[in-house]
Amino acid sequence: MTVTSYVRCSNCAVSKFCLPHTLSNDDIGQLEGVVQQKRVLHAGETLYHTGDHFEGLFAISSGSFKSVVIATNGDSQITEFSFPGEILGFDAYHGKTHNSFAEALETSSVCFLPQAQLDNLSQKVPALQQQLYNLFSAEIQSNNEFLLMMGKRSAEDRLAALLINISSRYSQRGYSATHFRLSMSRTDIANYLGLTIETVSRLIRRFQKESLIEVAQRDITIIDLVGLSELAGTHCSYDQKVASAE
Amino acid sequence: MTVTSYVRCSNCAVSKFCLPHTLSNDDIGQLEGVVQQKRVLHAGETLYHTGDHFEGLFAISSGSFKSVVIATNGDSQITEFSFPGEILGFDAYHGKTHNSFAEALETSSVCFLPQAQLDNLSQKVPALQQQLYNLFSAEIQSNNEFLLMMGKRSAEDRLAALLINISSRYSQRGYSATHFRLSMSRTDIANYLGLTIETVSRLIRRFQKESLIEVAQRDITIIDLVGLSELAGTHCSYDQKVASAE
DNA sequence: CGCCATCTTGATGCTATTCAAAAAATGTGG
DNA sequence: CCACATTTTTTGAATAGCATCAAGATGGCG
Repeated sequence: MTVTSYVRCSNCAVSKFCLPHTLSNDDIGQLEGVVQQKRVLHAGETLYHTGDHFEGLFAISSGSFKSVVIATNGDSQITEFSFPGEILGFDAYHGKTHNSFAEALETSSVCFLPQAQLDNLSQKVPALQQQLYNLFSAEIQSNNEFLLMMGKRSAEDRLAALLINISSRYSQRGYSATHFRLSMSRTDIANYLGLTIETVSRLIRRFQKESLIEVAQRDITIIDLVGLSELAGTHCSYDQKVASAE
Repeated sequence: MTVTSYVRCSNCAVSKFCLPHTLSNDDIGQLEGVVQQKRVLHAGETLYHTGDHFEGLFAISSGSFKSVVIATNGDSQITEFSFPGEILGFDAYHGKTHNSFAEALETSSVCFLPQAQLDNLSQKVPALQQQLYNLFSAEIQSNNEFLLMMGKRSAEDRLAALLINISSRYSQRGYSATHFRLSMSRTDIANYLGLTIETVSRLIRRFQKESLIEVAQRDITIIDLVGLSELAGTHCSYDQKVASAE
């Protein structure tokens, strides 16, 4: 765990997807006084555990994470994958206990926003308060969309939707929409989609046979973005999460 | 639609499950100045529609609601059932657009909390601000729990979990935990659980055969609360939504 | 190079869906 | 209040989709 004392949102590559997005330069300056540290985690390391008391929010500056809830019987469910600019920790905001844990999928870095100071600042900076509320409701909305998928769509639709989702999030961040490397394992994908690893493997194969994608391990090349989007169905909703956070 | 000008949280039967829960008498007095009207809806009437601009939160004072998201292809998914004391509208908090609609399942009444005034007051009353944050993260947590169920549990487990959930929410409100009338149709139950109506019907029948419950249309009597809870598995989590909102 | 974890592939079975129809409950007008 | 129409719920039979079980292949890594 590496700690860097100074964080400059204004220089950060992902600031336009992150908390500062809607803030004035002045406000960003104030926010920089709150963002305390930059922490580096390697694949498999956790940012917080289930049951941990909430201390503050984490903004992902690089890498990716999975958020996981665990049932009393030991079952686990990945509730979301998170990418640079996105915020982790809302499930326990303000004096609550995390009911999920967040684990790095690859080497990743995060900024820490201690609750007390964030609260303090958001009371003084309405745009920040607003932005926090926006992120909260965006989280609830994206959760609603996901529930729709889990309740109503087939295995095929779900995998297509995930690929389109990841593609659009990468592309928003300036990376290729059609070629990327998955940071999560097949097991993670299966868990997230409520499927088995075998089903995911077979579906990937099928997509490849149907010339929708090209696959080499975790390297994905989307060949037929339109075809895949049609399978996904709800493809437009994916842009909402980030777009709506403005 | 009936409108009553004055709302007194202090007299309200469900205030201890609602926003005022953690507030001092003084703070409740201030909140009463914000709660503008009491609106009555009949079964099938909607509180807000998908796409409506957010105007404020609704606190349910009696009856029950379903919240529904709609896919571009017309599919719909009920994301939650809501009971007296619970708050509707968080999906669009602060200048966003509802991505779901809320529909009364029976004759119900709600209090309206206009955004501007709620904001204003929550800036002055830290306990209210805190309570709002708590409700937000409780919503996210309960969503996480629900995802776990949708992703990992069988049809049988899901129905048992729903019955236990409803039972515990009724019992918290002073009603019987073992005998109640479902306000939602079989179709709603099936939609919520990501199943078909036929499957739900068959499961209800099976539960009856196994002497877990007694059913007469929408009247449910839980005979073996322990057995049903064991099927539900995650039964303890149901208390969290309300309990954690303190 | 060889071990271990991850991923793929095949055969089989079960769960829940789909299609179809009847039964029960609810609503409606005379 | 009853006969009829409509909606909701139940039940049955057949099917499909995904899971489970069981090997086997591949790639990463010491």
